[in-house]
Amino acid sequence: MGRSPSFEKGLKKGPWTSEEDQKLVAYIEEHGHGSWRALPLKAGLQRCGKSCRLRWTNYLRPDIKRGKFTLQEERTIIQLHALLGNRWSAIATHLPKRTDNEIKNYWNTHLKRRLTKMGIDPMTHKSRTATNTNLSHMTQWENARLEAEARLVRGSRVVNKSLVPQPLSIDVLKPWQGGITSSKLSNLSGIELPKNQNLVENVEPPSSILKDMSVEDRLINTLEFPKVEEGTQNILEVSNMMTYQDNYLMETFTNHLVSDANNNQNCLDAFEEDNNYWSNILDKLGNNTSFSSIF
DNA sequence: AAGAACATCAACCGCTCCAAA
DNA sequence: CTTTGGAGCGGTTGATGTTCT
Repeated sequence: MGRSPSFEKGLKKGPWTSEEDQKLVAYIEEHGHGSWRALPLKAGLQRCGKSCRLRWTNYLRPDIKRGKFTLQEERTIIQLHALLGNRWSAIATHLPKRTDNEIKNYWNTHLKRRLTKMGIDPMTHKSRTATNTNLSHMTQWENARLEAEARLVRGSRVVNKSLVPQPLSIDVLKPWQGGITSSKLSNLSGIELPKNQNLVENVEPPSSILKDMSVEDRLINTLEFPKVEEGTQNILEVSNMMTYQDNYLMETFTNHLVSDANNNQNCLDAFEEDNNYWSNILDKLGNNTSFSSIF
C-alpha cells in the first residue's frame, strides 16, 4: 500500500549517471542507507528512494559479483528454480554476491531458453514428451500427491485438518539455513506435528556438517528417505516423503541436465538410475504396484 | 555498409507484506 | 482492529549492443 513513486513529482528517471552513482555511494558509505525514502534528499539526488535502493542493491553495492555465471552457479539456479519457482530473492540468497535481478535476467535470457531447447518445460522442469517413460514415476508422484492433498482437504481421511500437508517444497530450503527442528518446521509449514511423528527427526540435517556444505551437497545429503516401519505410515508422512522425493528427483535430474547439457539420452539414462532408487524404496514400503496405491 | 532482427540487462511499475501508529 | 507507509518482490519495458541478412 506504499505510495507509488509516480505521485512524486520532478524526480529523475532512467539510467543513472556516474555523478549520481558517486553521490549515492558516498552518502551510503558515510551514513548507511537508513530510510530509503529520506535518502535522496539527504544525498542531494533527484531520485525517488525506490530508485536509489534498486541502484544500490543491484549495481553499486560493493559485495556484488558481476560477469558470466559459472557452471556451478547455473546448476544451482536451475535446481533452486525447480524447488522454489520464480522466487528470485530466495534463489539469490543461495548464490553469494549475485542479485535477484541478475539471476532473473539470466534465467529469462539464457537458462529458460536452454531448457526449452532440450525439450524441458522451464516452468515445471518436466519433459514435454509425456510419453517418456523415464519420467512416468515423477508424474505419478505428483499426481498422487495432488490427489491426496485434495482428499485431505475434503476431510475424507483426516481427523485433524491441521495435518493437511502444506507445500513444504516451496520453503524446503529455509530449515537448512539454521538447522531444522520439529517446532521450526511446524512454524514454517503451519503443520502441527503429532508427537509420534518421526519424519522430521529422520530428515534433520547434521547442522555441524551442514554449515560447511554447498547448497548442492545439502540437497543430496539432506533428502534422505526416512525409515518408516510397516503399518506406521500415515497420510502426512507419506505426503511429506513424496514432497522430499519430488525435490530429490528434480535435483538429480537437473544435475544431469546441466552437466551433460548436450546429450539428452545420457541425462535420461542417469535419471532412470535415480528413479530406480526411489522405486526400490517404494518396494521396501510394500507398495509394489504404483505410487498412487499408497493412498 | 545499412538496417532489420535478436539479445541483454538496468531500471521501472504495480503489487504485497508487514511493522508501527 | 484498521490505517498508513516503507521495504521488497516479480513481471515487464525499453535503451543499447550484437549478430544476421
